[in-house]
Amino acid sequence: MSNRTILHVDMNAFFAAVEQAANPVLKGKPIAVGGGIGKATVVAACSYEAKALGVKNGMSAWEAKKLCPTLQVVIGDMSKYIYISKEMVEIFNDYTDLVEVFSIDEAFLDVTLTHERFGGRIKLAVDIKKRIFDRFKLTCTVGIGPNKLLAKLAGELRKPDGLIVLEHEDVPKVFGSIPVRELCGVGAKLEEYLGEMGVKTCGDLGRYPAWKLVKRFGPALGEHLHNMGQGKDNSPVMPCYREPDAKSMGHGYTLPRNTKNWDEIKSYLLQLCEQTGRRLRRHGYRGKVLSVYIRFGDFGGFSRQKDIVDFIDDGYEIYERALKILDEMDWTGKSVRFIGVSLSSLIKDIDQVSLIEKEETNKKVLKAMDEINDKFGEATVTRASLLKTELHEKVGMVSPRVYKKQVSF
DNA sequence: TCTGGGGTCCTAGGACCC
DNA sequence: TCTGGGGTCCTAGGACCC
Repeated sequence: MSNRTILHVDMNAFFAAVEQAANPVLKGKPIAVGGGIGKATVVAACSYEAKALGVKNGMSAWEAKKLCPTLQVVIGDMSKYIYISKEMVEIFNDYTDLVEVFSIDEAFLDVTLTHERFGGRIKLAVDIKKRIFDRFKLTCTVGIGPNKLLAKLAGELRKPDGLIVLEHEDVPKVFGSIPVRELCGVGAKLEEYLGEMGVKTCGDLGRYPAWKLVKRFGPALGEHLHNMGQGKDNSPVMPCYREPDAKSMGHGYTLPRNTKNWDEIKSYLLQLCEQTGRRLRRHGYRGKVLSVYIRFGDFGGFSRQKDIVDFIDDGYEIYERALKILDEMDWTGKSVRFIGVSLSSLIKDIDQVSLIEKEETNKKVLKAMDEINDKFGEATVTRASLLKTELHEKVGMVSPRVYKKQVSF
């Protein structure tokens, strides 16, 4: 684990930059990329020009607009971003096969064994930046370090369009000026708690007694925080082909308006269950622990989970079980804002019979496609998956996991 | 401040068993 | 009957990530 060379590549204002590259009119202007039409659109990404005016990712569109009246809100196109992201991963793969797709616009590369071949780590990083820029007119920041933690932190120090190395030796110098919030794993709450303990910077964290952290946050988190404060991290770069199987799968939906109407609630629930079932089947999973989430208009809510003994992937079956769970609950008079369903304790189906069937069907389809194309010309018929990448039309904060599934197959 | 959807991991408390 | 301690499993909820 010692002396690794890790790169963290982070696309700058990714969605916004893609839009600006595609449309010259938007260049140099404050823009925000959102999804959906009408109600509560959130800013999924904003350009640096917008950032300079106080716009932040996650803001609601109208809030951002109020802050910055000249802001142009662009409706994002997920399939475009996914396409570019996949192409970038292809570029990364030229330098190492240890590429971890961390999210749609971030990746870790372990180039320990390969960077010499490309003239060293700096040259390699410059090369990647250049290829991405030449191809897409997009800039990225590359952080280089002995582990993922320092590589990612390094990148945070030089945005946009940066290239920076952070070594273990730099930790005492640099950590004093990096707020703990920058650490991956320290969110709003932890920042607050740590602040109360007088820990504001990574440097503070590094000096804080480990046992106190363990006492306050428990063994796992306490230990982890301590290690981060020291700049230590031995987690491996995890390429998708080595990734563990999914642990849970589900869907949730915020209703367009709060409702007490039971029929309406049930119909949303059914849709969510069907969606979940379809996704389970598509990935060959079945699950046996069912969770249902309800959030009320007043932000309260509850979750219930149940071990349902047999493994299921049928949407309607999920629905019936979910209904049963809800029936056992008493929440009279509350109006519902959010409904969620999820299955965990998943097993992967290795159903040989259906695999063979699929293969046979596939062959037939391919044969038919070939015949049609022979007759009427190339690409008269093609796979639907080539026409349109399926993913929710809405542009949101895209789940790295969901996205990763798209990239890896 | 709670705008939104998909996940993961962790913890505390309770039940249960020996 | 609560006397003691340890282990495991389950559940609900919180925090975090992008």
